[in-house]
Amino acid sequence: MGIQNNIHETISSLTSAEKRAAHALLANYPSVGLATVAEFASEAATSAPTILRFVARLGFESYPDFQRALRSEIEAGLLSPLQKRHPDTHLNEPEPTTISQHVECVDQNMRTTLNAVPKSEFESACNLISDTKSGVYFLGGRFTDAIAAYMASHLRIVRPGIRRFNGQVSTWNDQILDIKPGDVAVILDIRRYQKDLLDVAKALTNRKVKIILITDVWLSPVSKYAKIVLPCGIETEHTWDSNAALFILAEAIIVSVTRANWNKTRKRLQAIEDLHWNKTE
Amino acid sequence: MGIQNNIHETISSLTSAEKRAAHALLANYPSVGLATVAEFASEAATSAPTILRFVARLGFESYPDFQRALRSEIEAGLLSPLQKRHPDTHLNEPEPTTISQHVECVDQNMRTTLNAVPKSEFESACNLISDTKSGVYFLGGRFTDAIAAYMASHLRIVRPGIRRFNGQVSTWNDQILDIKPGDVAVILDIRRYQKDLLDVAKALTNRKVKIILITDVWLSPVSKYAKIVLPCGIETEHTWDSNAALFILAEAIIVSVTRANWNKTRKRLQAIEDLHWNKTE
DNA sequence: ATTCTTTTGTAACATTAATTCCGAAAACAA
DNA sequence: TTGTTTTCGGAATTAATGTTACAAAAGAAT
Repeated sequence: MGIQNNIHETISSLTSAEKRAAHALLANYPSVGLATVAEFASEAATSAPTILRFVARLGFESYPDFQRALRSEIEAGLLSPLQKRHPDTHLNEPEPTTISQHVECVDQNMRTTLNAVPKSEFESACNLISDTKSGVYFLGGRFTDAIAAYMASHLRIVRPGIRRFNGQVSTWNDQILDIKPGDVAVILDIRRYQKDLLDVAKALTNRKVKIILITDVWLSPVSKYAKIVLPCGIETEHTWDSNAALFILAEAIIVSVTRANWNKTRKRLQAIEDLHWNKTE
Repeated sequence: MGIQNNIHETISSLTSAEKRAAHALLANYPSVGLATVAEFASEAATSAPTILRFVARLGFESYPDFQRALRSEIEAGLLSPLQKRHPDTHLNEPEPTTISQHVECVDQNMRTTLNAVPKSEFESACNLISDTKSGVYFLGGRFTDAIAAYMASHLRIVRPGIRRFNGQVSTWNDQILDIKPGDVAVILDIRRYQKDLLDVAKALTNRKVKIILITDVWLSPVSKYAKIVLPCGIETEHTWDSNAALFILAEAIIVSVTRANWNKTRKRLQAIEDLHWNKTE
């Protein structure tokens, strides 16, 4: 498959003007193909109809159809297969193991996340969580709830007013009643989005609660109600999505909020440490 | 420059519908931007005019103008800076942020972990957890307990006999009584090692329970009782240690165990999915 | 609650682009 | 050269897209 291959196979049966079109496209693939027919034509030093005939020969119904195909190639990352594999792992790859494969996968997702989360959004989120005047509530989905717990367990030390939605889904609505307008809710929801989370988000919005949503790049429907959306890469090659990027983002938030509340935190840290942790010896 | 940067700088001043547009574009950059306004709008769950306003905010004269800019980025090969490898992104480093710093830090720890965990140990651990003849119990420390919960929530779907130590520390000893000799316990413990975990480990060993320990590279004292030890990198430059590597290792275990039990899993997956997740609409 | 401001989508509009038609030019054969 | 076939591009047609104006809805402020 792949449009480029398609061109290579077809090119011999093309007329000379059409060949020019083919070469123009291959020359700087795929950008000219994403322009208008007229621009493509002028790039190939030919006329619009020739471009259309060319595209038809490749087997596309129409020019927009052809462009759609190009775009989906870009999405699929088929583009630049040279950059696809790391340039620096030349030879002596130490044979991929489950762990190393997963590490590479997480690496990808981390960087996707880095791209998808605007700095300003991240900072706004941290500011909201840092503000000790409002309470902060944590809630996650089936799998992401563990990450909510992780965040809460740290931030509890950093500042007061940290709460979690816990227990049965059916009790969530009761718990909402404790939340005051102006408070902050951090919701985690990745695909196979959970309807109950959406319902809670709606209810929270009605109570004027500011929602920070941590989700995947396709955005949970909760984003509709969220004041801040932090999208993460989660894709893998197998059954389970990876929540590692969410976890890492969560840690980054913890770091940032800790910095913001540092003066208050250090005392608490000391106190809680002495109190709670029992030394090994 | 670069349009993505442009978006990151502008996004904070956008209205919520416009933000959705921004996120939709960042989500799979740049392909949606190359589609028609209408398609872009539907992807961002908004209307065409919002897209146009969004594009205008980015400083483009018109939508075609905006698309031209995207195309010239593709030509310039600026595309996929996300897939770029870190060591060689010398030029145009986009200034380190809290997130990017943390990502680099986690990257380090991941690779440390990769070196520290012997392939054979990892596989043995997975084999133990895969064996449905014995129950598997999960227990973590103050912060790592969330990871224990994360593992359990997945593995519960993969196989029966998954349990967690839950609730108060004081009740743990009671819970040990339920565990049969030959069962498996996965314990997570990183520095500021917890004495109570050590106590549990000792008790478990007395009951002939096989312990899999996930810890840091300095090894929790629980390692004395553990059959298998999986050490992870956790170091950071600030207050908190990072548990990301543990999380990733946990995910790798989940993947591996899922593969081993795949035939049994797929049915359970389907069943539970239908039952538990309530569809969005 | 009421007003004002801001945001957002609907619908009409204007513009641009894709497509088709057809004749001219080129290529080839006799 | 002449007739025939194929290729190609100009120009009109049609379809689609981008754009704008305006009104409804949402939200903030009083």
